[in-house]
Amino acid sequence: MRWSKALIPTLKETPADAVAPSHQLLLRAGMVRQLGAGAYSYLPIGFRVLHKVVQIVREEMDAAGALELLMPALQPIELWKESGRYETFGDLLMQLKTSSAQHFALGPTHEEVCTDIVRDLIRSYKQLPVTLYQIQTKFRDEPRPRFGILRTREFIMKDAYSFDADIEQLNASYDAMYEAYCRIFDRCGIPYAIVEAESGPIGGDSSHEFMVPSSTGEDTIIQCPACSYAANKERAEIGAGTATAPPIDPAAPAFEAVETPNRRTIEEVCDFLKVEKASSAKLLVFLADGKPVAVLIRGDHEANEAKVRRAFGASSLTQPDAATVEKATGAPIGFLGPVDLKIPLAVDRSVALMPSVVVGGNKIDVHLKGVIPGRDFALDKVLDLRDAVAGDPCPRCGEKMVENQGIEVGHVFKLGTKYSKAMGAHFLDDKGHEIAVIMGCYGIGVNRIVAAAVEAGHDANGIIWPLALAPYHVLIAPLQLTNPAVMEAAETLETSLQAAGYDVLVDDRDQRPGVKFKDADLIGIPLRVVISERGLKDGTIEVKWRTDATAHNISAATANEAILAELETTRKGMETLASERKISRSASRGK
RNA sequence: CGGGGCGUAGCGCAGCCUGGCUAGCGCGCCUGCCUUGGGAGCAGGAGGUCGUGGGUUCGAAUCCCGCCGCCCCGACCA
Repeated sequence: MRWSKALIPTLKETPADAVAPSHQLLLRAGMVRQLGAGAYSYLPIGFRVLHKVVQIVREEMDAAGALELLMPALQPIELWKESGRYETFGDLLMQLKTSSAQHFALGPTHEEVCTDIVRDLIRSYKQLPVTLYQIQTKFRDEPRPRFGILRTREFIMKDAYSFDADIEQLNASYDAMYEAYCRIFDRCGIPYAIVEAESGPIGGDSSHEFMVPSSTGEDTIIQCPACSYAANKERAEIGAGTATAPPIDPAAPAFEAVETPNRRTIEEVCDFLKVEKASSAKLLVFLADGKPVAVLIRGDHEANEAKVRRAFGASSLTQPDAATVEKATGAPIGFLGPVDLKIPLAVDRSVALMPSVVVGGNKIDVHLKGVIPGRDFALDKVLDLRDAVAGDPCPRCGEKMVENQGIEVGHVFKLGTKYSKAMGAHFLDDKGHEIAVIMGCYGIGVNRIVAAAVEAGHDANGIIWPLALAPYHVLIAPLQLTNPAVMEAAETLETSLQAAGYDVLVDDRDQRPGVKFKDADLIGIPLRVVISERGLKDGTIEVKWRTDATAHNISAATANEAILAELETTRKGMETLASERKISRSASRGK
């Protein structure tokens, strides 16, 4: 491709609206343009990157035995009512009505459609297992699109659905997708961490997220620096630690009730009573399967609803309204406490370790000071009930864990029979019994990989694409367009690299060298080859990798072969890395 | 949805507070000269419903009200 014939509208200045590095650089490099909030056009070279991601995803999904199909984005709303997600998806579901008043949703994901296909077409265990996938535009009415192409209302997702006859088959399908995802991100050349994610009622290790570490990431991941434990904040368990509850001092005075007029939040109460937030505790009331229950969490901690739900063995956990809370506890929200509480109570471990604590008095405008856990309220049910934070002990090895931000680029999930039961997707087993098919779902955010690659690969001058995702592998920059020797050398090199299967961009613009160098760095082409009068006079051509600080000269006479050799070395290096990781993964599974 | 900010040429901005001549500047774009290894220089030029609707006024980019859009923080994100 000749730059003069391409559409690469690079920008010298950063558009004011862009804040995230990936957003700024993709705009400046002429890869994307914004149409509206959460809606972006991919300009030619941005689209080339997107397409490279799609290609890698497709190859690895095919290699994993998944079957590609294409389902409609336009879906009858009845399907969503059938699965029950018309309610649970809520406002996030993009809806529209046709002129004849038919009600549709624009698919945010395709469990329903895919299950519908399978309930019609799969009748026998002999047809299982099967994994179907598609690469398609999804729609979500995001309340707040942000960070350029990182969170948009319309985005491209690879979504796959596995259908299995039993748990063993499900586990095999899941493992195959997990492995395929590792291959995909390895081949894309982006850094990633695999973390345990909240898995819903199935529990266990049935959900993993693939995260690209980045300060612009919207997800928080908790990692152990010592062992391999990693989980997102919603999921992360907290180790029991070695600390034990202090013995109760028999001489300790009874707790004291204090007036705290209109102080409702932890912040207000602690300010008023001049105590640290970590010396207070908050009582939160939930409805576990409809019944009121309470948890006591340290003032500076956050309750984790999944942990609370499991603590009470409930399948659903909701937040009650203010009136229900008052009826259950006898006090308005803001003054709740564990002393003389009438509903079931679970206490977070960190509260149980406190020698004394400030809590609500279960009476309006009253808090209690000097309340002693185990004396003034029971410690029958002490559990891990809160979100993990940096410094908490690892559940595996006890080491202090750290917190990092990440961009979720992939998610694998064992669904079980949620959709197959709701929608009647059954098959007959070898004994003639009708059984609900067991499902898994697996998503990859294609646009997000592009954004994450830029977040992970850029410097002050612009984007640094991994070779596998770059819109062009090589940029050839002839500096003197009127010099026939320069142009001939550029064309010869272009032809030979293209013949070897590389994508080549020739900057044939009549621009000063500085302009070409700045643009080359900005759009992030991995290998830059400069051909100039000066160099040719010395018999050399200049080669510079985007990742290197400096260029090196090679002999013009053997430039084609030498450049091809450098490209091959880099490409093979990435392949070797990917296969080494694959080997180490299968080795660690064998353990 | 709550809080904050912004909307003037393709991009970045000034002008607005304190209303008044033809709405400016830099980058980019077009023409010419010149220059050619890290976003050159000179000269000439094109390009604007000042987001939008209303109001106040002799007069509105500027003041007032409504609406729309965009960005950031938060809430939300099976």
